[in-house]
Formats: sequence, C-alpha cells, structure tokens
Amino acid sequence: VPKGSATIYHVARHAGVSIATVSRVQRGDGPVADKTRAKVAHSIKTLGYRPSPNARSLAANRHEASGIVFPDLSGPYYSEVIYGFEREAFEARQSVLILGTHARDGADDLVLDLAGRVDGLVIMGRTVPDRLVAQLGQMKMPVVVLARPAVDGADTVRAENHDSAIELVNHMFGHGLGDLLFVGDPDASPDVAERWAGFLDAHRRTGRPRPASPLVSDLTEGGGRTAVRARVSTGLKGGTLPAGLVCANDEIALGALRAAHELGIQVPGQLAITGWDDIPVAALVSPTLTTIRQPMRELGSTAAVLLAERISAGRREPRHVLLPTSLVLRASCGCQAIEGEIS
Amino acid sequence: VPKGSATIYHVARHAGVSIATVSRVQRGDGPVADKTRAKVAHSIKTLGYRPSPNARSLAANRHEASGIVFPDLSGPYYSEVIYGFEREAFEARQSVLILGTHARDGADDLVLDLAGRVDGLVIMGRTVPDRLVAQLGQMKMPVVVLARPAVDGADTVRAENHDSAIELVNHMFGHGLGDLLFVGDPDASPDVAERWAGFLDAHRRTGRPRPASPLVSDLTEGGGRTAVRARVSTGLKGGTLPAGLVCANDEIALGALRAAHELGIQVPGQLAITGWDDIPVAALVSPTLTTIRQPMRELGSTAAVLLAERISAGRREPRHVLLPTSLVLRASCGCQAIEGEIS
DNA sequence: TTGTAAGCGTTATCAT
DNA sequence: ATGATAACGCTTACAA
Repeated sequence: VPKGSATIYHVARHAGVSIATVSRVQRGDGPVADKTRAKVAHSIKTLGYRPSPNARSLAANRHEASGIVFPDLSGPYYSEVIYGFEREAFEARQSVLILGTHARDGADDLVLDLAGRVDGLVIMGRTVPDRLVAQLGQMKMPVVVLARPAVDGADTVRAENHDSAIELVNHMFGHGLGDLLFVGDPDASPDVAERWAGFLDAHRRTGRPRPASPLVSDLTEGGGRTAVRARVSTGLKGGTLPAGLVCANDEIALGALRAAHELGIQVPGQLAITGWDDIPVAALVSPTLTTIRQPMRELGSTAAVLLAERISAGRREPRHVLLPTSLVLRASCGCQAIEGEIS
Repeated sequence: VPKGSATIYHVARHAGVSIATVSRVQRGDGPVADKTRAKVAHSIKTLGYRPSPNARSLAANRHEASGIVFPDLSGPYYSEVIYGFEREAFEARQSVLILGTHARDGADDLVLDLAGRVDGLVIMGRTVPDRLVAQLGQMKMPVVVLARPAVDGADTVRAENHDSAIELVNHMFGHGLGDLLFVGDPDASPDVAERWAGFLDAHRRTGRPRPASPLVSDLTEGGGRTAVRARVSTGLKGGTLPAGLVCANDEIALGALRAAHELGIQVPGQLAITGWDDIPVAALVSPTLTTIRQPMRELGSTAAVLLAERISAGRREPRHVLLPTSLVLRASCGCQAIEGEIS
C-alpha cells in the first residue's frame, strides 16, 4: 500500500492535461502530440508516478498475474516446477501468486480467492477437487492442470509415466531381478497410479505372475525409510526378500537406501533400488540412484506457456502436452556407475 | 478474471437490500438485523458471490497479500526460505506473490510493481539496491530484508554467521588442520562476507598468519567443482595443497567433494571439506558433510511474522532478528560419522 | 438497522 | 489531439 503515491490526477494537474492524456502517455497507446507526450512524460518522472495495479485491474478487467496451486513446498519436486513456472511468467511479465493448500480443507475458498487475483491458474496434482476446476472453467478462468488427468476444458501438462515404468522394469528384468516390489501409493497421486500401472503391465507383457501389491508409502524419504525398514526386517526373519524395489519417487528411494544400509543389506547386491524424478541428490548418493528423469522445470514452464496462449493469444480449445522422460542408469539397479559421480 | 461473476449489486438486488448491507453481511461487520443477515447470506450462497479482491483493495487500500523477492529459485536454499514464508503467510491468510529478479536489470521496476500489489515485502540478500529499499520505506511500505545488513527503517532477519565460522574453523584447527582455504566470494553476498570475516578472525585470534585470499566461486555446485578442480590440480603438480576447504555453502562443498573424487584425493584424509546451510543432501553424500546448520525455513517464517506485526499490529520501530545456527559434525571434516547416515 | 453516495485510481467511450 | 465522464466493484462515512 504505497501511501501518498502520486496518482494519475496529480500527474494530470502537474502537466496541465487531463487524466485521459496521462493514461495515453503512460500506456504508450492512442494518439498524443509529441510535445504533450514529452510534457507528461516529464511529469511522470518527476512525480515518480506508477499506476496502481489494482485500479488498473478493476478498470481493465485483467491482472497481469497468474497463480499456481500446489500441495506443499517441501522437497525438490514442487520447487523445480515452480522454478520453471516463475521463470516463464517472468518473461511474460506476469506477476506470480503461489498458494500451498497444505492438505487442509478450506483450501477451496483460498483457490477461489486466488482466482479473483489472476488471469490464469495452474493447478498441480490433486490439490483441488475436479468440481472446483470445472467451476473455474465456467468462470472462463484459464486453467492448466499439471500431473493430473484431464478435466473438462482445462489444459493438461504431464510427464510420460506408463511406458517409462515398463522400460525401467524391463531393464531390471534384464538384470535378472525377478521379484520386484513397488513402493508408493497409487491412490495418492495420478503420477504414481500410472507408474504402478506400467509396473503391472511390464509383468503382464512378459508373462509373469501378477506382482505383490504396492508397499504403501507417502512420497517422502521418511515414509520410504519406515515402510522399507518394516518390510525388510520382516523378510529377514523368516520371510522372503524381494530382489528389487521400484520406488514411486527418488525420495522414497533414498529412504529405502537408508533403510537398507541400516539393516546391513547390500545395494544393489542383495537388493536393487530405483527411484523416479532424478532429483539432484540422485547422482550424489552411494550407490548412485537409477531413476527416471522427469523434466520438472519444463512442466512448470510449459504450463506458463499454455496459460499465456489462453490469456494473450486467446486460444479456446484445450491442449494436452505430454513431456518425455528418460531412463537414467546408475548404480543402484545393478549397473556399473556410468557417470562421473561421486563414488 | 472471473467473467460474469456475481457482484455486490446482484446480491443486493436478489436480497432486496442495498449494497451497503450486503457489504456488512459479507464482512461480518457492522450492525445487521438477524433476519436481514440470513436473507443476504442466502443470496450470497445462491449466487455464489465472492467479493472482488481488486475492488476491495482499491476501496480499502489494502491487499491482504505480501510479496517476497529473491534472486532465483534454483537450489534448496531459497525454496526453503520461501517454504517458511508461504506457510506463515498462509496462516495469516495473506496471499503470496513471488518475484525472482534473475540477475537482470529492470528488476527495480518489477519490484515497484510488486510493491503496488502487496501490503508488505520481504527482500532477500542483495536482490535490490539499498536506494530502492529506502524508497519503499518512504512509501510506508513495510519491508523486511533477509540475509542482508540493516537498511534504514526496514526490519532484518539474519542467521548468525561470524561466530559460527569461528567455531567451525576452530574445530578444524582441533583436527590439526592448519592450512585452510576459504572457497566462495565474499563480495557476492553479505552472508558470505560475514563467514569470511569469521574465518579471518579465527586465524587472528589464534595468532596464526593471515590465510590466503578466498578461492572465488559462486554459490553453485558447478562453480565449486570448477574452482576446486583448478586449484587442486595446480597444487598437485608442484604447488602446495591446503589441508582443508571451508566452503561458503553446501553446494560449493558438494562440488569440491566431486572435484576431489575426480582427482583421486581422499576426503577427509588428504583434504577436509566443510559446507554451510545443512541442506538435506549434506547428510547423504559420502563422506557426509560437516556443515553449519542454518534455519532456512525459520528465516522465511520469521520474516512473515515481522511483516504481520507491521501490517496488522501496526508496529513502527524496526526489529532485527538474529537466528542461531549450529555446527553439525559429520565425516568430511575428519570426525567419525556420528549420525545414522548412509555410509 | 438500513440506505445513499462519495470515493478508491484506473480504462475507455464519446464528444469536441 | 484532447477532455469529460461513465464504468469497474467495493468500503465507508453520513443520513435517515
């Protein structure tokens, strides 16, 4: 709230013109005599006039801002996506509003409030119910959903999951790893659901029996560590141990790695472990983590571009973008370390 | 831009009252007869009325939003600070605007624009010139600067640097490491300058000769890796090698670690390495990284709290908060690994 | 308790 | 080329 800032009226008075003329000069729009323009420009500089974004939004009915909704900012994944989004929005001279829903209810209200402050909205994963997304669409609010199945008229940006999962699992089969356990919760996120589906299909297509149900874990290192420690210690005393763990993301995999170390299990010798995302740490741990690289920043920047197409270019038909991923072979699956990683 | 949304006029008409009454009901403020309240509330629900944040801002001269300015979103540090900030702002029901300056000029303009959209501003490090900060202060805009020396009337939040550096260096002296090299650029950030100053003082106070000038590096892993590789290879052929590297942050230290591995140098045997921040990776690499833990999230949340004090509680006198840090001993300084880390 | 009306600082439509 | 002036959707005295 810049108190006492100069308004368009101050400038008009100072330059001896009407506010309409000031507006024209300031926006570089409409016909203005060079002489007048100079005079007004000088007054603007002198008074340090800056148009109020609010008043402008109100009158012009646009905000020059866009927003992004995510569950929480912890961990590298969301940061990276927002990084890509912020950067592209910066280029488009759009302000960026962020909103973490923090798994609370009442978030719907905040999303609607956010919607009132922006020209377009990116919504990540399942942070917001479909009903709300649809409602936003009916308000003509441009929406792109990220890492989530298509919703009515909204654009979509996703990274390929199913086929990469198949490729990864086949690679592990190639290492002679027969008994694979999926670690993660397919019900928790669309991404994980697709990875699990690919995991299943890889088994089916190679004529193997249906694998065990997922070892449920949230997408954190702590979750993975706890889940894997429980499963492995059970296996150790009497039970059976899987040959490999296909973790739903890298953080789970890091937790699994730690659990294995703590229980004296050799990775990948006794237990292979893979992750997903290729967060920076994946190349730094020991053994280095085999994973699927997902273009996290591009997810964000693509979303920003799609939004810009709707807001500025006026596109109406929904677009659905699927970004490619790639299998990154490192040591934890049983391959030799093939990059110049630490240890 | 929710097109065609219900306005206060629609609700007023629907409920058969004036817009003033609708406003009163909607804000839960002022005297309204229960019967009227119920009637209006019903109309609000029915029409799905939501007040326009813009119009509200314009009329009430406040935004219910605050902003944070940072150089760039890459790496864990800024993400963590923003995490803390966003979370606390969420509690205070403030919207959050973010702005990365991306080391470009023209950022000043964007900061001023941002200032027009918020009730208060957090500015990290040297992203914005002192002159601008002062200017914002004169506009009565609440400002808190983070990881930066105090500026005129702005609040300050910093983490302790100088004394922790002394503690760290003394610890390394205790390991018998005499010849220490500081890696980082004291001119690049106030934090690094203070760490360097502490590094110098630790030498002075123990009667040692003044150490070599810093090995200049930006705050990235790539920067550290390059700088250290150059320095170490020179040392290897004829020159001399330091006994330890005191890196300005963890990412530099990770780069140093990698460079050492690549050149076949044992860490900490031939070369001790320490970092700063205690980012999550620090505990996962091999050897685990001795570092100074800095409360990154608290930096952000504290800034949000200070802002709230100014905005809501109307505080006027500047506050300066110094958050404590702690020395985290792991393996890379020569200590045994004392936590249950991987490897 | 409720309504009227004057802002808030712009944009945009008409006249002139 | 410029100036009045009506929106934009709300808050907030001030009246009634």
